Amino acid sequence: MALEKKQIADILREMAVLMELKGDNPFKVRAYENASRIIEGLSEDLEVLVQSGELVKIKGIGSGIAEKIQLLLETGRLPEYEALKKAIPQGLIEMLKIQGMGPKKIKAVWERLGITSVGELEYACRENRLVDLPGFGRKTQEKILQGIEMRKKFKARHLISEALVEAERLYEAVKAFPGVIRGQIAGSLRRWKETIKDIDILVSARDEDRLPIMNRFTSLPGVETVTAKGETKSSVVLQSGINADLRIVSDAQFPYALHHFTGSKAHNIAMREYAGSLGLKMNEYGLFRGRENIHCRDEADIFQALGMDFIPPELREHFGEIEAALNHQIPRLVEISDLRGMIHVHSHYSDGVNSIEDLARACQALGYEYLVLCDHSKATYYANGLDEERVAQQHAEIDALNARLDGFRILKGTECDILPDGSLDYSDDVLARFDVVIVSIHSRFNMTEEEATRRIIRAMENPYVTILGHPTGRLLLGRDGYPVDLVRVIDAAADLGVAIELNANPHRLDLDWRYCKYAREKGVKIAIGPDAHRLEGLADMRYGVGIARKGWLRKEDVLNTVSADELLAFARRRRP
DNA sequence: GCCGTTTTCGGCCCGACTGTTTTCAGTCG
Repeated sequence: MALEKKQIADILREMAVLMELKGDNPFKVRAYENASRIIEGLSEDLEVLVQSGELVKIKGIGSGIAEKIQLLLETGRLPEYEALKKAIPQGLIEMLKIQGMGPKKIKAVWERLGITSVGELEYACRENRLVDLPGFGRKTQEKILQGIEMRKKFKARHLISEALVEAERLYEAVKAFPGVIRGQIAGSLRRWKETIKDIDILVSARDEDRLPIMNRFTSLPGVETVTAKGETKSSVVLQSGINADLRIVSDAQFPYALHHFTGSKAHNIAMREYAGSLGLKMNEYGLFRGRENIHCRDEADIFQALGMDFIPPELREHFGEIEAALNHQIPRLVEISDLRGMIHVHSHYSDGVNSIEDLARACQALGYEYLVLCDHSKATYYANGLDEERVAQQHAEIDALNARLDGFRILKGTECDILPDGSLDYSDDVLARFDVVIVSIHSRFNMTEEEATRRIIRAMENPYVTILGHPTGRLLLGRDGYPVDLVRVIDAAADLGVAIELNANPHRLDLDWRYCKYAREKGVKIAIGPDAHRLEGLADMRYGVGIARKGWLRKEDVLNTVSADELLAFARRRRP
């Protein structure tokens, strides 16, 4: 069984970590990190790239790593990787996650004290054995102990939905502090990463206002502990367990700092490299030609000074955005106001809590023109899935509601189960009664990749299918999805004219943004849907739009930017 | 390990902060 792209990317990343711990050349480490990121974001089939010799032509992948990838693809094994794993104890990797423990310090405790796990490290700190190591001291030991405590107490990452709510609450408070000139939420939240490590807030202020602002920030309600406090940067841990940083710069520095603290790190490195090629130097304080700072009022000015289009924060992952910006090929990304229909909502007919009418009126109030109601099919008995009789009841209710509703339409949809063999939970004559058919997997997750892929493709071949729902079934920070060859699934969707859902529920965000660009290139329409089970769930559309933007999607790539009639025509196109 | 219209060798982003040091290494973002 050939290794998946994701597995190869994981191996390369793990090798980078192991080499770092071993003390290898840091630039070699970076080369592996880069390669891992590139492979992960690759839309083309790896085996095809290897066979055609195209792999080494990708910037960042040279002959060395290409050979290793080929070996992994052909044999599933890599001697260098196995040797590294043998040489470096697994516990050392865990230690990297402790604040203050980097590769050098880990190497020191390992080689000089024989420590190979976090547990041993904690014990050694309590026994006061770290203080005598060169480069260590009493404070370092204390800080490590604190870091271990923090890791026990808090999760390492958070869903974007949890972090964004906290960040917006904090930012609203900070913005109102006296002396704050302008500000923004930066970091991975501004880039709409699907999971977040900490909250970054940046504001500008005059020098004399900095300290009072920091004092107010560190004493805000919801702050559990203050972990650092200075004039330019303070860090706190919130009661929710999320870390939050506030940084203050002068107003003239704000644009450069905003770009810097928005990241990603890989994007920043690439930007600076490009600036360097123009003879310029870039940092969080300015864009310099020699000693002269090129004046920029906002981020857009910075990109312009480098001869680039503005790069929306969502795209700043070093996935081709710099080249696109230089060639003026940055797409106009989809916006939530482009959406006209709400697709994939559950009512109290299955496992939702609200009536169809309440859902419809809520959608209308949010500015949508139509709702595609998609309750579960009969196989999901635990979710009170609808049998044929209740489908008929529901359709009668929808007809009655549509007669009453003014300027709004409810379309008859279903989230029909894909059964283990790839057949569907309703017969074709029942499916024909629906306007829109989403098909999803909710059972038998432990399949091989080949089985899962075939199961999904077989389901999509049914001519009544409109949309493939949450294509991997993953729950972020919860469980991995079933293993699916998404490239094959997207290719099949393109051939068959089936759309793919971008499930906007913040626990799912599935299709992953890394595959959206490929789907777009293949001409596959993406349906952004909240998978809502209550009224509040309708607001999750913002996460779906954020991830769609991160996946380079434009208005014309998103299925529910069309009218209800156009959506009906889209669904009918495939039907006999 | 990767890269290259100056280069196939010698570079590889940049700065703040911390703590351990008497000038700097390590970590972090």
